[in-house]
Amino acid sequence: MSDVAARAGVSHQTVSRVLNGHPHVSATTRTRVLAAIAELGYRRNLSARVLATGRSNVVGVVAQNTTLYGPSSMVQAIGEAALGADLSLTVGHVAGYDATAASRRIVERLVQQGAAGLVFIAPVDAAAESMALVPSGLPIVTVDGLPEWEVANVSVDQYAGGMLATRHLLDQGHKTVWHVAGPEQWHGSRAREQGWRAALAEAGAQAPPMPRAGWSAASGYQCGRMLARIPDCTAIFAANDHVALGVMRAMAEHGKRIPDDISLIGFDDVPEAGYFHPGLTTIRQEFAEVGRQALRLLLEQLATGARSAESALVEPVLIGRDTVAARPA
Amino acid sequence: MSDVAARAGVSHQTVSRVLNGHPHVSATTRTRVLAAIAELGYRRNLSARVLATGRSNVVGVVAQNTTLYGPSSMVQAIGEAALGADLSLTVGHVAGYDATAASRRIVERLVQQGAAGLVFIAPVDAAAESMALVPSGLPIVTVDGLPEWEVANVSVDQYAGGMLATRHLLDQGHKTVWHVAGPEQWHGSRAREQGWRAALAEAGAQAPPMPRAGWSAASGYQCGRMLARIPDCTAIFAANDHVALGVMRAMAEHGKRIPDDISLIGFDDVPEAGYFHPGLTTIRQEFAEVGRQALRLLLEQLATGARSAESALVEPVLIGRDTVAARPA
DNA sequence: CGCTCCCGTGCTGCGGGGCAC
DNA sequence: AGTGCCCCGCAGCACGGGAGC
Repeated sequence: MSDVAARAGVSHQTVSRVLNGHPHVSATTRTRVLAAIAELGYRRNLSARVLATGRSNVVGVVAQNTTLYGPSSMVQAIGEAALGADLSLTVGHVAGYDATAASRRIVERLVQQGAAGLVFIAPVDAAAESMALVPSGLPIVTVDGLPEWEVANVSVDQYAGGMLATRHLLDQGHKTVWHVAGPEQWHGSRAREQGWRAALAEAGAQAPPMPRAGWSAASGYQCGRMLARIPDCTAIFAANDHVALGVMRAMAEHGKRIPDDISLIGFDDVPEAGYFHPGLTTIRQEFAEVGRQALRLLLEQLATGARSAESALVEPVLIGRDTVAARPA
Repeated sequence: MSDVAARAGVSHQTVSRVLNGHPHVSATTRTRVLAAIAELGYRRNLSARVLATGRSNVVGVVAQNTTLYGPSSMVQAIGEAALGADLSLTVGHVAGYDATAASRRIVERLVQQGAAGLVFIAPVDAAAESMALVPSGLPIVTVDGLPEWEVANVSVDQYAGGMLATRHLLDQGHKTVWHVAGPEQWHGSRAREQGWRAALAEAGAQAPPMPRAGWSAASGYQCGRMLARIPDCTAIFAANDHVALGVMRAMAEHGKRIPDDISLIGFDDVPEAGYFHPGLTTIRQEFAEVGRQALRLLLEQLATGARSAESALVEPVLIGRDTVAARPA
């Protein structure tokens, strides 16, 4: 910066003023300074800037498993929203929240970097430990977190989604609905399961045994191979779309037709879900909306300077396609 | 830091030495300092540290469209490799390299942050413009970049993949192979197309007209609806697995059976590809290996302090499943 | 003489390197 | 060998001062 100042024949302070768009700088000196900056290819040092101001305009995002469609979509959405608010995003990818050392380092790093606030994509219990590392003054927003954490949180209403799916199947005349659940550690899995149970209870239907899958098609396939052998099973609510795909595959191998013999409903509405064979009826999660809301809650905290525990729920939407039909006679 | 020093009854340099694992510090003072740090919950300020040392140990990654499986897997892999090398990652997500202002800002930000090196996930032409913003001293590695950029680059050998797929289909007796290409701006699409053409030429087969899809199942479906109406078309090489899914859907709707009437091969080997109906034969890209190689090339440059133009190619692998069969009589 | 506008002089934040003790 | 001292890196803030009306 002093180089620029020397070249423009001014003090480094004037350069600083120009860079910050300070009003009281004459047009001539401003152009002179800008010229010098251009000639020297000068760039401000962000570290020094953060050090001097104490403000970073950086939002840290802690996410795990960003190869999954849901998390990656949300990170993307948060990024776009941040851009609009003139904030930068640095994303720390943790391999898994359980890998304590690694995720600890990532959070530490974001905090030390002077992030103005953090967004945790925190769909599993273990995320709470990482959050504990954050100094209490720093705003936090969780996505898919738990209410008992008492921090601002955004999530799709998974419970409502579970009910929506289950009711839709019951409405078609199915006596009950089987549920292939997601991993137990995921809050979303548990909420969907509860929604499923609630809808069954409200209809006076028995809850059948519940197999548990991962989020993968492979695990859905394994569960499907069991369900295909159970004659009573005519309606299935799968943990997500890829699990549903695995189930579809298992059914096909067992000669069970969808939707004629088995009705099936997924969760997420991944872009390719409509092109499964047949097109998958599913519960859509508006990940982009979740990202936007998360940033909104963070901005509010940045404005007030205090943590809040406000939470936002995004409504899931039923997307009807071709995997649900009336119960076979 | 001075607080810690005061509490431990030493100077702030001694604290610094302890934090940096400097050898010449007595065990007693070390424990005293560590105790003071723990009591005060002290954390070093990264900005100040970077400012003082000039080294950041941060690798910047510039990626677009991280909701796609390929890019997100590579970012993940780079992250894991970086963790092993004691480097941190900050990922800048650009919405698209064409959105000049936005991607420009992201690169600027990473540079100003003092990133030690940058990895560009640069599968499209427009990425070159972003790269031009990087000061010439900074090491760069591209993933899926172009050789003419003359920077270190890693990619899966897409050309070989295109040949692999095409030859595999020709080996089954198909007269020729149709190709549903990916977006024109993507280097990978072009290389796969060239591999396809080369394999056809080598077999003396005519190259049929080439429809172009995006990367989505929806666009694959549109192309598939055309191909399904062409009696000569018995073998299709799709731009990627999701495009292949769309093609499968279109074929099913037209009463064309896979693989009996149409043989199909995809690209990527997304985790669910084996659970399509039928299981998709495809060309696997080892994204994790690409990520590791990318970091290796970056580390080499960091060690030598100079940019290199070394490039690495990762071999694609044919994964045989159930969508390829001999040409119908 | 007061004001506004413009610009420069310290000094600060936080941590690290070289040297002296 | 173990510690402390001074100064440095880069940008910003609170001054303070000179020019002009």
